[in-house]
Amino acid sequence: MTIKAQFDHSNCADCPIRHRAVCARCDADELEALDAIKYYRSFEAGQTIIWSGDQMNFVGSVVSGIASLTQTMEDGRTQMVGLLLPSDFVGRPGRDVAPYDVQATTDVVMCCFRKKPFEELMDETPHIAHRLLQMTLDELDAAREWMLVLGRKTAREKIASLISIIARRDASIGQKGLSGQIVFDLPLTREAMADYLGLTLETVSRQISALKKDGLILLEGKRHVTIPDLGRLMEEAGDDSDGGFLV
Amino acid sequence: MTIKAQFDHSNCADCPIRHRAVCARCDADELEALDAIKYYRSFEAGQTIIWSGDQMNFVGSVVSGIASLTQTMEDGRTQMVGLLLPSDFVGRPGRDVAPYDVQATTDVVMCCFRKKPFEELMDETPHIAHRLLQMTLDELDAAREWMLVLGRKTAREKIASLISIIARRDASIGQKGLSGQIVFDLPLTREAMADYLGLTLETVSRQISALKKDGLILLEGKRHVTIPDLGRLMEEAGDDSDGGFLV
DNA sequence: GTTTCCACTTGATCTCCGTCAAAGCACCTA
DNA sequence: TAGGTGCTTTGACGGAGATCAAGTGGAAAC
Repeated sequence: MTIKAQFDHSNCADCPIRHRAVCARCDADELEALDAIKYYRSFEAGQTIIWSGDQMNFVGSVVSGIASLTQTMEDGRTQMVGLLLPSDFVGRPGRDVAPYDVQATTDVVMCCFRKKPFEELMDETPHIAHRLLQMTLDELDAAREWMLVLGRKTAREKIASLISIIARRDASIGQKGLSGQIVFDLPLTREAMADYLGLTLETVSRQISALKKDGLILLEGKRHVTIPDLGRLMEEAGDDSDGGFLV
Repeated sequence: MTIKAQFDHSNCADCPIRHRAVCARCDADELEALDAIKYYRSFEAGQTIIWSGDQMNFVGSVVSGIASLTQTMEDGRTQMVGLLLPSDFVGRPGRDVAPYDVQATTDVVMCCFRKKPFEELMDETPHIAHRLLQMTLDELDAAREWMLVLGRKTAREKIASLISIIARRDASIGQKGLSGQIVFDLPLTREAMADYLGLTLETVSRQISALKKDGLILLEGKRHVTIPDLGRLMEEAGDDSDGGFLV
C-alpha cells in the first residue's frame, strides 16, 4: 500500500493548513492570489454539503472535521466512496455537476474558492495544476486500493483494514502511546463504517467485538480505541504490512 | 452515471488515435514533440505489461486491445481495478513505482513515451497537464462508481452493469443492430469478469445463464452477445438509466 | 477421426453475512 | 427520578454466493 504524501510545511511561516491542499511549495504570490478568492463555510454533523447532480460553483479543502463522498442507488442503498480529512481537496475544476453527495460526517469547516477564479488562477499557475494532478493521482490509487477491500476482503479483514488506516492517518498527526501502542477515537459511527466497507452496521459491530475479544484492539466506550500491535492488526487485514492510504 | 468524454477529432487531419489520450486539441507542435519521444510495444494476451512494484520508465496509451489493472493479495486473491481500452492512458508522471499489475487481457499494442522526456514536455506544455488532470478526474469518478458496484450490488446486478457498460462503450465505436439492438463480443473471459466484479467465475457463469433465460441478453456461443433492450438491462443493473462509464 | 485442451456450464453443499428483532447503554430533557 | 432518543450490541434465522466436483462443447493438435 502507498501512504499519502505528507507535505513538509516546516519552512513555511505563513502557510496555514487551509492551503495545504493546493500549496505544496508555499509560494507567497500564490497564497496571496488564493487568499483573495477564498471564503469559509461551516457545516454541522449530518448536513449535506453538496447533493449529487447539484451545480458546483466552488472547489475547496477541508479545514477541520470529516466529510464523506457517498453514492446512492435509486432504492436507497448507499456506498461511501471516499473520506475527506483535513487538508483534502473537494471539487472538479472543469466540471460543473457533482457526481456524488458530499456530507459532513462530523462538524466540518471548509475553505472554499469560487470555481471560476480558481480555474483562471490554475491557468496562470502551472504549479497549482501540477499539484492538483498529483493529488488526484494519489486519490485514484487510494480508490483502487479500496476496490480490493470492497471486492475481495472478508468482513473481519475489512474492519481491520479500516481501523488500521484510520489509526495510521491519525497517528501521523496525533499522539502515539508508549511502546508502539496507538490510541485514538474512531471518527465514524458504526453505520458510516458499514457504508464505507459495503457491510451492514450489525456486521460491523460484530466484527469489532470479535477483534476486541481476540485482543487485536482494545475498546473503552464505543469509540476510544487502543491498538497494542499495529502489525498484527494489519496482518488480520490481509495487508502486506507496509504503508497505507486514505481517500 | 457519467459517460467518459469522447474527444472530437473531426477537425484533426493528422491526429492518429495513438495520441488521443494526451491530445484533445491536436496542436501540431505538441504532436510533433510527442512523436519525437514515442515508441510502440506489443504484448500477447495474458502477458504482464508491468508488475506491481516495478520501476516504470514510461507512460503511454493503449492503441489496440484491452489491458487490465489488477491488485493482488498475498494469498492470491485478486481484484481488477480498471480496464484500459484503446486511447486510455497508463502511467504516473511524478511517480516511479507501479502500484498494481498491468496485464494484457487480449493482444495489446501500446504507444509509449519515455517518462523523463514526457515529464519535461508536460512542464513546458500546460495544456498537456490540464488534459491529463481531466482524464485522471474522469478515471477517479469511474473508480468511485465502480466502488458502488463492488460494495452494494448483487451478483445479477453486477453482471448486468458490466455487460451494459461494455455494450455502451462498444456501441459508441462499433455497429448498432437494427431497432436499437446492440450486438458485440465480450472481450473478457468469465474469469476476468469475475475478477472485475469481485465474484467467482462460477457465479458469473450462472448469472449470465440467468440473464439469458430471462431474455435480457441473447447468446450465440459463449462470447457473442445481443442486447434486445438496453434500457431493461440497465434497470436490472440498478442504474438510473442514463450515461455510463468505463475505467 | 479422435484426442487433448481450455473455457465454460451445471449441480450439491456449506458458510458468511444480511435481515429481523430485542435489548443495552449513555446522554439529554423534564 | 423517569422517560426519551440515538447509537450500539447481541441473538436467531435464512439466503446469496463461495466452494468443491463433474460434466459439456468446440477448436486446435496429432
